[in-house]
Amino acid sequence: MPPKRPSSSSSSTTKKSSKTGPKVIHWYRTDLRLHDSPSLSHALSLSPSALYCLWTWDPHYVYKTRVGTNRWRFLLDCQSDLSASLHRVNPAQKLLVVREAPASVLPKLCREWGVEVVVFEKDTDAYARARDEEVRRELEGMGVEVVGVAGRTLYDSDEVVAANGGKPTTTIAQVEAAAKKLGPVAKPWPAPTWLPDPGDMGLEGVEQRLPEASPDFNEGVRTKGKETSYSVGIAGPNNDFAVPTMEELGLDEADTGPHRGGETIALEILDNLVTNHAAWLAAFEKPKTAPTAFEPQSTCLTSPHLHFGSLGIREFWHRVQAVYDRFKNHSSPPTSLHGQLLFRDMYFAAQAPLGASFAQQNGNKLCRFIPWHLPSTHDKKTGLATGSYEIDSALAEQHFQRWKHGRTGFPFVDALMRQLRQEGWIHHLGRHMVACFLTRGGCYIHWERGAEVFEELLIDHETACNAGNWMWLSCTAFYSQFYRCYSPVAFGKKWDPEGRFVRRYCPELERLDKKFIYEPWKAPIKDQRAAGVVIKGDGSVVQEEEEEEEGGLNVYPKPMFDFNEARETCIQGMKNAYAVGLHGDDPRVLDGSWKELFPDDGEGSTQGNTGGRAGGEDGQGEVKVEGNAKKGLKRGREKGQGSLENAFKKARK
DNA sequence: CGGAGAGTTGAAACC
DNA sequence: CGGTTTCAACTCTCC
Repeated sequence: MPPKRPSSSSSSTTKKSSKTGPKVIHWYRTDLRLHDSPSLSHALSLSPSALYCLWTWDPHYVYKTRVGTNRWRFLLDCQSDLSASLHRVNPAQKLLVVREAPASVLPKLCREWGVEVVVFEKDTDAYARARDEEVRRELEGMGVEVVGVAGRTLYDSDEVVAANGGKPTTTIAQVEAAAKKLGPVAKPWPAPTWLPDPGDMGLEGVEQRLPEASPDFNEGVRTKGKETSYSVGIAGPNNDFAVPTMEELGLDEADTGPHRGGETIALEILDNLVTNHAAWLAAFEKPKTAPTAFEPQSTCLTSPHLHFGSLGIREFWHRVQAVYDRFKNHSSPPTSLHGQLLFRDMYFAAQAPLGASFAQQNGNKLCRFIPWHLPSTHDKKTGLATGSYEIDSALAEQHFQRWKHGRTGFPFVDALMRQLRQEGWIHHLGRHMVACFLTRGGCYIHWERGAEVFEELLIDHETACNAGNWMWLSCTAFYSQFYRCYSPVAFGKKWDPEGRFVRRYCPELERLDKKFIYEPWKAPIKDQRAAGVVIKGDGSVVQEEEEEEEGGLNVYPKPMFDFNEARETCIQGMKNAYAVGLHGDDPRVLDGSWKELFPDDGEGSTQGNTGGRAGGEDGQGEVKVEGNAKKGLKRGREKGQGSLENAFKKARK
């Protein structure tokens, strides 16, 4: 049953247009779908005499954004599916992929084809906003009308901010209050049953401007060969505007496990949820879903579809609402499914007024300053992170590489990080676990390092949600109860006492008794041997090569630190940094003079022992704990070790 | 102003 | 075993 279109917009999705309307480009970006598309509906309401469904293959995305193999696969699947759907509605239609930067190619195409209006879905991402402003300037300068239509979120993020007193939203209560002012979530727009033909698609007068490929942020994932998606020409190798292939991107085929792209699949997932799992959906409470579940997983797996726009957010909301209408005892925000969607809107409306500073600490007024290890380096002029970072501690760098590659020696952390790398997705609470571990609850490493790894590897990566959640988990914004800390042992055990999840993603531990599955270093040697594994080493390449020499035994690394010691050190550091009370936009953060406020130059108490825990209560002497942990994590300007990245890369081959 | 209570989603002890 | 309390303690809002 197709949902009703909102009464506020004029009806045209089912009517043939007059031949007299304008030629229109619907510029696709974060909305790879036909259903629930306010921007496409708007484009059609103009009664276009010709409609071009266009994707600009943007070099910024190809070269300057971290995109892992899995996310590329998902994107190409979404594009192919959309193209097929357009073609089904009108055989003359398809998704036209044009291989050039939008600000340079859109004016040329509008001139060549006589396009008078360009319509697109609004975006809050900093790059997208700058790009759209540039496009708007160029096009309006030549008399082309440019229309941005909100549609990516439940509410227009700018309107949410306005309803929140002009401030970024930082609590779900603020979002709910803003939503109350803005009225109910709009009904989803129906998929069009008719599309006009595109007009002339000749490119005779269009010369392709080849992009600057270097530096290529994704060089490391192009393991198949050279990237050729631009050199094959502006409309692709067959001059037919085809969706690029993995091969053109230099990528190996990806196995994204249960996650497949495309509007068709997204709507199937949604149909299945509301028809076959309605009672479950109505009772859904996020904190009661297991991060250790796989086959089947414990949540909806819809987040990648929301990222690429293959699932409409209003469609999702109202289909869930229809289930709530049938099950009166349904759950409520923040834990309910609707609650999850509201959190998404919260992050977008937190990002919207902050721009680029939202995704980093520097210059970010929402973000608390913590003297983390491995801080980003910044462009002196813009203050923006450059993508590289300072190795202030060789040990912290080793911790980071071990975390990133799932070799920390804590099986639950490693299983999650390996699932992330293999499938491009982990459960929300699993993300909590590994994020807390990397930052305030273990390694004291900058949340931006973790956010970059997620940016590359997550299929559903969304800058607003990713940066927002990393600040949340690192207790630098949105959340501040840093003494609530996830344990890599207890948290996994609570959900999966048998350790099935760990066995699946850390197969070298498969036969270990459940007594030791979360703490394999505690297993006696004879139990290790009986399970075909030996716990040794620091997880680096040397250990993997030794594997051969272990007489058929698998090698799994020792834990990289005593978790309780690391946790205590971190909490002391957080207490101190909170007491100092700087935020990312503080001049002392920007000019480096913050160092004077942290006399011991690192984590741990700098206010004497006034903030310390009462010793003895947990059976561990405070002085000893802090002293030992500090020895390892002492902040200094160690140089020379360089990145362990290459060693880990070799190890995986 | 001050205290109470809430805040997406902790762990461990205790019933 | 499952629910509740305690642990030690953050910020913000509300009265």
